[in-house]
Amino acid sequence: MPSNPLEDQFADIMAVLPRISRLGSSLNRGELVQRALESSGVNLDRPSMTVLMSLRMADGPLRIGEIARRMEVAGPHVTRLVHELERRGLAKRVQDPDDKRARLVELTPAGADAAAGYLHGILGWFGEALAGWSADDLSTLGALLSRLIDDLSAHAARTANPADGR
Amino acid sequence: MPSNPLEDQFADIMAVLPRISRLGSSLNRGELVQRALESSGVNLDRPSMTVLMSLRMADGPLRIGEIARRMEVAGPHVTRLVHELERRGLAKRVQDPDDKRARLVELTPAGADAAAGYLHGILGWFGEALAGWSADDLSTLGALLSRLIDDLSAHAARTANPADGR
DNA sequence: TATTGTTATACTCTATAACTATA
DNA sequence: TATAGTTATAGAGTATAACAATA
Repeated sequence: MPSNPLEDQFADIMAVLPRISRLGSSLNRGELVQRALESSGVNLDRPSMTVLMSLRMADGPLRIGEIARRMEVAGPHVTRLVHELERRGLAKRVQDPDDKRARLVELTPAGADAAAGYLHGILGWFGEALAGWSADDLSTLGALLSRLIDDLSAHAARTANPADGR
Repeated sequence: MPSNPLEDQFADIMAVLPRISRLGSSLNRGELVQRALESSGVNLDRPSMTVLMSLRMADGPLRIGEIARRMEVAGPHVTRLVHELERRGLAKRVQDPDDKRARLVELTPAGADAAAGYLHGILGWFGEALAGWSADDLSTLGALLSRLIDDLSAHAARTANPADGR
């Protein structure tokens, strides 16, 4: 009795989808991140730490707009986060020599320390959780996830509403 | 020059982690869900649709607390969502015959239609996006994700702060 | 005329505390 | 004494609109 042909046809997708959604939620607002924040030694909220990590992962200073693009949030949000980070001595803004409208944001030594502590907390926890994984399985998962993200992004671009500027 | 031994050691994890986090965010607040919500035919916000989907995926009516557990949110949040769904004729609450404190929530026909429309939108979009995937690759990804989630949950339980009731 | 960033404001989603009714 | 749900309140996180400065 195939009462739900759509679900039958996409059973594999139906199985994967809620898992990713739930895993993403857990990673974004779970207790793990809370503890990693504490192990950073500074009392930062999550989005502020995400700014620090964006800078940590980048090759050099980033513009406000570039941070917003990498975090996938709106610009004004980053403006306020960076101001607060600057007030606390974790980041600093300098003029972009090539464009006087823009500012470049970079980590201070204290900011780099906080990012390192956070990263240490996250990676240590994951290293323990995934101690039983082979390098092969990890890289297979990484490759499939990358492909998934690429395909979803590409399809999102194809089906984007042209009325949006995005 | 191994300036970041921690990152070197967990390079695989470092590669997977931000991807999942970003993918989760995209799935939870992205444009895709917005369009799927529109294709449901009702004008619902995301968490309300998540309640409908929880009921759709369940075998039968669910208690408020069970919906909250599946959504991984606090109880009062679900109370309000369900009240609004009931007001709009998409769900209804009935007394649990076994426990007069509890209420069972179930979909109305209109609610089932809305959930079906939403699911159709989501699955159709994903089916197109992942048209190039073999069944093998999809099931491998599903299996690795399941294992990942299980291992993360287990380690979270081991490292949970005993002061929390959770 | 378009783009970078800022300021001010408003919205979405979720949590916590205090309470009621039943177990 | 503990549990299911409710009501009221508060918080985190993000978006949108309007603007200034520079390109």
